[in-house]
Amino acid sequence: MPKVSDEHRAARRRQVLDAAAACFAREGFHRTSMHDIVRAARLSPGAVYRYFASKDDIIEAIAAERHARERDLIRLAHTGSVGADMLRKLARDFLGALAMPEERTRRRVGVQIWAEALRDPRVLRLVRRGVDEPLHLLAEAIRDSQQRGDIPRSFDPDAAARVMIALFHGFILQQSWDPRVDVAPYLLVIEHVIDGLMARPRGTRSQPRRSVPRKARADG
Amino acid sequence: MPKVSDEHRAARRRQVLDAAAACFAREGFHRTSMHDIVRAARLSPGAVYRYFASKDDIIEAIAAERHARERDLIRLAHTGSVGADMLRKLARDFLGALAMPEERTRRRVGVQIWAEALRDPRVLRLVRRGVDEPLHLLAEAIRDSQQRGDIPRSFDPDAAARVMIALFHGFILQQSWDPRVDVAPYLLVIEHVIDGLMARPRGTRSQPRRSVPRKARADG
Amino acid sequence: MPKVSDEHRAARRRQVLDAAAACFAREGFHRTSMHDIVRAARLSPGAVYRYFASKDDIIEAIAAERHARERDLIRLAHTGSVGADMLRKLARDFLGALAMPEERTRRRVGVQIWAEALRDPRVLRLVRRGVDEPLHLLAEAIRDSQQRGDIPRSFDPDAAARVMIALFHGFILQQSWDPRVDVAPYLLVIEHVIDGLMARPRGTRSQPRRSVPRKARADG
Amino acid sequence: MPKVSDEHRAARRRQVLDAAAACFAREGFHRTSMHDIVRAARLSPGAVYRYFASKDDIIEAIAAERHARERDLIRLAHTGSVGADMLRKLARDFLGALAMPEERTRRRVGVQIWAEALRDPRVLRLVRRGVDEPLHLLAEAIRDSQQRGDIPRSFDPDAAARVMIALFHGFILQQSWDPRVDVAPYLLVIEHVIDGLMARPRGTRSQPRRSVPRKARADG
DNA sequence: CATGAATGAGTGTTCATTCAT
DNA sequence: GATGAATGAACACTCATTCAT
Repeated sequence: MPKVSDEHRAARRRQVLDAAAACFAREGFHRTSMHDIVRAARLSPGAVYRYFASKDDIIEAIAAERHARERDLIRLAHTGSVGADMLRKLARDFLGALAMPEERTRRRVGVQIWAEALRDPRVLRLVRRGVDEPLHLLAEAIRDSQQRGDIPRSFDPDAAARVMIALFHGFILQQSWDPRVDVAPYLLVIEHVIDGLMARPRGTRSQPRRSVPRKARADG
Repeated sequence: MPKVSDEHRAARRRQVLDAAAACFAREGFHRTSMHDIVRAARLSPGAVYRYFASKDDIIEAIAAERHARERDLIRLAHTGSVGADMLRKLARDFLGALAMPEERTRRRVGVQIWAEALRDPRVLRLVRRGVDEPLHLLAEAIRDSQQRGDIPRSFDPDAAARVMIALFHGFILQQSWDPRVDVAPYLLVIEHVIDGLMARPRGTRSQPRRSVPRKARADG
Repeated sequence: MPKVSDEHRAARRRQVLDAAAACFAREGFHRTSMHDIVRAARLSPGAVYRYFASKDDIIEAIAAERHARERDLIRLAHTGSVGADMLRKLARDFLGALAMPEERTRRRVGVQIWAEALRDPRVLRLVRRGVDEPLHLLAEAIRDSQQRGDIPRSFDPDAAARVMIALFHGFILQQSWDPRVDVAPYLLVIEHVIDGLMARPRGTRSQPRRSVPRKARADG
Repeated sequence: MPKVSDEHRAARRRQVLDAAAACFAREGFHRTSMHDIVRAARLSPGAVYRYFASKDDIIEAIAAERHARERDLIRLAHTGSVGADMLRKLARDFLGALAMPEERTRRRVGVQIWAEALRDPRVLRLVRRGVDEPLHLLAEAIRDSQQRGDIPRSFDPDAAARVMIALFHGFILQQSWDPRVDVAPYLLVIEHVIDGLMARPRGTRSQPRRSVPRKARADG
């Protein structure tokens, strides 16, 4: 019978987390009361506290989920290609996924998490990991290309990786403030940036640039 | 007498805003109580309410001040140069200023403002203006270069401007989570990005790249 | 089948009462939650409510048990002797039993019951009976002695009986606050008190005083 | 202006403590809600928290006040006489004061404090001091008498002092459960007890016994 | 019989704001 | 102008009790 119980538990947690995320996206963590969450989840206060020890726990769980999701997205995106290709694929898949209209709530919650990281050390740790893991991945890719001589060694691979991450975060910010902001042209510029960074100084590209895939282009 | 009164008023507002910013940087807007601000400003609650109608007013005033400051920084930075040069100068001056160690509080408050914009329309308006004004400025510069034939027309000037802004915001985020993150190498990569974007496809650059100026390199 | 069921019922009630007493001794009635009791009894909430209608019922049952136990102790102690001897035996047996180290929990719960009596009429009734029954017993013994001329008639037998009971209760209080307080010397003084009260004014005693028995002296 | 403020502060604390004591006497500490106290004190919740940091603080303040009061009573009572006289005077004054009908609330709160001492270490410390200080005082008086040869050395002065304290506490308990219990006869028996303990073994008294004073005899 | 998830009124406490002084 | 005591609704959280399974 543990299976039923576990499933139940997972379902209830989901119910609470979804309700909480909807509230948090609208009002932020600290203007959302537990009562708001309880109402949105169609539960009683006591029921919520059966699954989460505190409001901070809910916040942290949401931050952890976001972190896990991003890691999965990145892992999925970066397999099967290397060098500039990988960077391009990552940008396309990652931003493409996050820019889907139905991700609006998640983007907004993400921005709240970024702010919350400045005061909750547990959230900060998650956010930092969410930066550091892709950072290493990207830096490694860039370092590889540098060692292969494909790209100039005149810049720090870590800094270049930070630039890539800033491009993701900065876009999420802008889109959170105005959902009409479009990914497609933004991704196109990112491809130029990647080309500019990763191409041989001379400009001899090893492969042709590709445009943004249909799907990412279509969404709002 | 109005002059004295105005000076007094301005001084008191400053006192409150500085105290509030210090608190907000530490705990965020909604975990900071008016009492915290009152204590930090060494005033009485009544005194604070003589100069600000509400807590939200203080938040908004801080957001407005940040917006004004950024606009001034940008205006200062972009005068006297054009095209890629202007972009480089802007990046250097703007990020250089924001990355100064003594700006730590402002950076942290800035991130809080970005989150607050998602729930307070007045803050959102300020944040949007803080994006839109530089956006137009940058887009115009890029459009000019495109028309002059210096750079390819294959990407949207607005999107390219968004990329520049994302590079600023994204860096502020990263540095707010870890103040040890260094601007200098980051700026170097940004110059590469600008070069990559703004250079003729062939790679014929109109001017030599310059490295980051001493000052910006020095700070943490 | 009723027998098995009754045994079962009794065993379950015992399980709950023991768990509850342990909790109550630590945290008092109102800082102990039903969940605490349920956990300590290794039962489910529903199971507990099958045997007790409410938390107050558990408290009352514990008070009733204590009352019954004391009555038994007193009955046991007072048989077989009369007058001052009976008083001495009662003091020795009763305090000796309550001062055993393993009675610590019961003493602490007893003090809680005394406080609870002030707000729960059902507990008050039990506590009053716990005073009145020994009171009558003691008063009768004293009255007898007075009528036999063994002791002076200058004091109220009821009041003297109250004094005896106060000596018991007061000691339990002191020992509940500091379990290191020793019964043996205390009992010795009580014997002096009894001697002083019950002796003929002249001091001609009908029987020799005895000291405290080994057992009572030994315990902590 | 500190004087006005201090007076105000003291008055408000008094207001809260009196209201709280009335509630606590009726319902005990943990069945009294802050709302009850707030209502009884005719204040708002916020106002109460200006003067007490927590409910536990109020409980502790009440316990501390009781302790201070008892100490004063004892100090007042024991001056000006020695030996058995002092003991008699103490019993008369102390119990006489506590048994006044208007002390009903205080007695009931006192019993609650005794129970609370078992779970709140700060209250326990106060209660222990409330026992230990008179204990030493009484023990010293008894030791003196023993050394002067007035009374037998066959019992422990500390234990005898505990007996005296138990006589006080035990009476307070009984009167808290039934306010009709009368002090006068009880005090008379206590005088006998003191005589019995403190008199020379032979019965040669140094002074005539006196009965209870009019005042103490009068109250219910 | 037993379980334990669920309830929802109630808890102690906070805090933006007001206003008599 | 300035003070800080006062307000009271709202907050996060608890817990005695119930009841579908």
